[in-house]
Amino acid sequence: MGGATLGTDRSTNDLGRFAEPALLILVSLADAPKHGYAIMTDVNTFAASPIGPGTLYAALARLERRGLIGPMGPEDRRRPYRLTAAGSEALSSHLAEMRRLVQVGRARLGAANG
Amino acid sequence: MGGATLGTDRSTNDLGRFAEPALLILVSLADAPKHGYAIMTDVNTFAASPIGPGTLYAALARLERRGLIGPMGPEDRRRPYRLTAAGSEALSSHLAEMRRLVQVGRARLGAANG
DNA sequence: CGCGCATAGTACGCGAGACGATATAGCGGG
DNA sequence: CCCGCTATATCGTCTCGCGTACTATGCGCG
Repeated sequence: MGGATLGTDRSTNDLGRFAEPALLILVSLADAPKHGYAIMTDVNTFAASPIGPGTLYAALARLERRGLIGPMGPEDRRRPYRLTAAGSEALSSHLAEMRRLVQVGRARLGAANG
Repeated sequence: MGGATLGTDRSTNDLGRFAEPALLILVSLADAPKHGYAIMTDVNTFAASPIGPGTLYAALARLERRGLIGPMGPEDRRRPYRLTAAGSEALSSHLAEMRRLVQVGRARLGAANG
């Protein structure tokens, strides 16, 4: 996907495109800092579709590049990440917008069907 | 994006990826049938980021190909679309999952920040 | 001790698709 | 007369989602 020329501009305050995997990662890190593999298994508990390593680590790199998550001191083989202030802000506002959209959608579906 | 080999398999019951523009289109059509341009202006009223023609008509073609929307008799220059039964089902379940995810995310953010 | 398994991350290639730009075309207003 | 709005279509590009395969390590088992 990726909107050609604007990826760099929007990426600072917004999630990438709409970014499903990125969203799941942020939600996973909202709880507490985790390393990649832990995020993967955690996401698989609350998300419908499992997320593979190809998706996960690429998305992690993007999120770090955008400053929404930050690395912590590596322990053993693990490379833990934490939400940055910008990251939790972005997550919060994204969740709020999702909630609004869900409300609009349900209202419209309800109005049409009953 | 597009998950390599499985794009064709999942696309029948699920939205493309999670598909931000596709979702917005389905929400717009949940109200009443509309033609492309009307969808574009309508979406721009309730969505944060405006949706351009390139995104819109490509997404419409995909949604039609997947049987989530269907064409109605063309009026004048307009080509109206309506939600199919599969489309409103897909929208409904997608909204439900979004709602669940929003709840999880807000709970985790809340637990961490206070 | 070697086998398999869980953990942990890396590397890679494919193709979907989001998006801006541009083309086309009719119609009403200044 | 040309501009802007309505309305749709198409092209090119670049991001990125995803599966897959691979490397590496520590652990228990027979």
